[in-house]
Amino acid sequence: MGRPSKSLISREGAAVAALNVIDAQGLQSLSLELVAKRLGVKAPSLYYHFKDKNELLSEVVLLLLREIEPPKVDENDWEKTLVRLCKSTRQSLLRHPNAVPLLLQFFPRRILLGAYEFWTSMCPYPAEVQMVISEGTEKLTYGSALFEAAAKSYGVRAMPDFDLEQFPHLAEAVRANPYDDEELFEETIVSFLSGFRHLPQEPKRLTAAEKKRARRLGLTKSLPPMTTRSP
Amino acid sequence: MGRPSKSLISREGAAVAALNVIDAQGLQSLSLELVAKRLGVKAPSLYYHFKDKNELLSEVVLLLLREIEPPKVDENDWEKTLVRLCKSTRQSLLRHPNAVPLLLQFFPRRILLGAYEFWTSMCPYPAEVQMVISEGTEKLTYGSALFEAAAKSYGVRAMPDFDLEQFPHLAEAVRANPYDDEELFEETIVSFLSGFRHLPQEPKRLTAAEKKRARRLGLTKSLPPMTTRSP
DNA sequence: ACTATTGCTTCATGCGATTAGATTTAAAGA
DNA sequence: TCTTTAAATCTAATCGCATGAAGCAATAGT
Repeated sequence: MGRPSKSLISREGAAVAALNVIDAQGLQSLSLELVAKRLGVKAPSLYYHFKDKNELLSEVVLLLLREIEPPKVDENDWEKTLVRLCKSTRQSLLRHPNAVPLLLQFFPRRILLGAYEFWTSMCPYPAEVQMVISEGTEKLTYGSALFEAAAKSYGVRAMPDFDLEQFPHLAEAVRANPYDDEELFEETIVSFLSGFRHLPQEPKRLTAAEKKRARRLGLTKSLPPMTTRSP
Repeated sequence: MGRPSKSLISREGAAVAALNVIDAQGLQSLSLELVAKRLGVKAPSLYYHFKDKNELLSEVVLLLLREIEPPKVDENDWEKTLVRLCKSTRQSLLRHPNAVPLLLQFFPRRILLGAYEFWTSMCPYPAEVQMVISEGTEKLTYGSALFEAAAKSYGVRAMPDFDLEQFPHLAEAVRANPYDDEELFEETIVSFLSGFRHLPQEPKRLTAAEKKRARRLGLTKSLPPMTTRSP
């Protein structure tokens, strides 16, 4: 059985199959054989479409990011909109806890440039702190998603049981904590952003192009690299 | 060659060897064979001391955490001391960028209970927000370390080159950013913590036991699990 | 129809985790 | 001291899996 009448494998189809395997069996169990099986194909065939396993995995990461629902944009409340995005991002990622660790290795910053552009264009604070804000929200969001996903995926609890007498202050902090996981995350983001409110603000307006960009979250389909990458 | 006069393998020795391999060759190249070679031993021998490769890796993570230098404790400035810890943690982790991803899978929260206890005992803010503070600083610190380590390890740049005309606001934010990587990180932590300053504060004092705990960062050698773990 | 190309298959290789069983010798007991 | 037991390592063997090489049928372009 040589060439099929209709192509059986596509990059995206393979990525979807891989993600399904990862969701069902976990990252460690992911093998090209399992992916191929889902596609009704033999494993080595995947090498016609991908250089190696990593290339398939980086496609999976793109799937993950594309699944993030763009937040409703409130033009008059930059902060609220950003908080929505962070929550949405975290929630989307947590739908595929087994796949989340891939983000670290294959994080496609280039694809997110449009998103960064959108958020800096909307940010009412001075340019000097915009990278701080960007860095902070990004690390809080992906950090939270990474750790919670790991907890789900590897069955580690976020906070293990412990001896209340041995750690009294910690016990009190846990007892007094009014938030569930998601609320706790939201509070960290809100608290972080509130740390900038004392700075001078300069309200910004969206251009038509920027509004459009907001819809797709600034997720560029694909951008050719600016410079040749070193091998 | 059966039983040697002096045991050739120890858990810690193997972990050190593994970390050396990881530093030198990267996580993907780490094989039990390479670890064994460093110890002057054959690979299967490691199974006498470890259930499997993962058990060795979790020992490596303990090494990583133990390398973190405890910050100088300023009893009168909780915030400054915490910032010191965060910076020290990030710096220590970045000395082994190839190993940092292991943190996600093998994060030993139980070992850190003492540290959490110390910080909550010192925290001047109301108990209701202590978990928010803990969560935020932890995610910022480990999030930053994880991503920067990944950047070093996989050769991805933190912010890729991009077309300045296509992303003008982002370009301006990058241009106006006065901080290098470490300063940027410090700013995120400081900004986050400053978001709590409006809350009522109640200065706390260290007991003798707590001071001692501060010295070793609250890193408990090992704690027996409270409850039997599910297999 | 003729040929080059495409898209998949089969076959083959080698590495690396892990298991089982053998081996040697230190340590403990009589 | 002699025997027995258990510790610590080795050798040999298996198996899954990523990947490479070469083959073969269907299709597109001539």
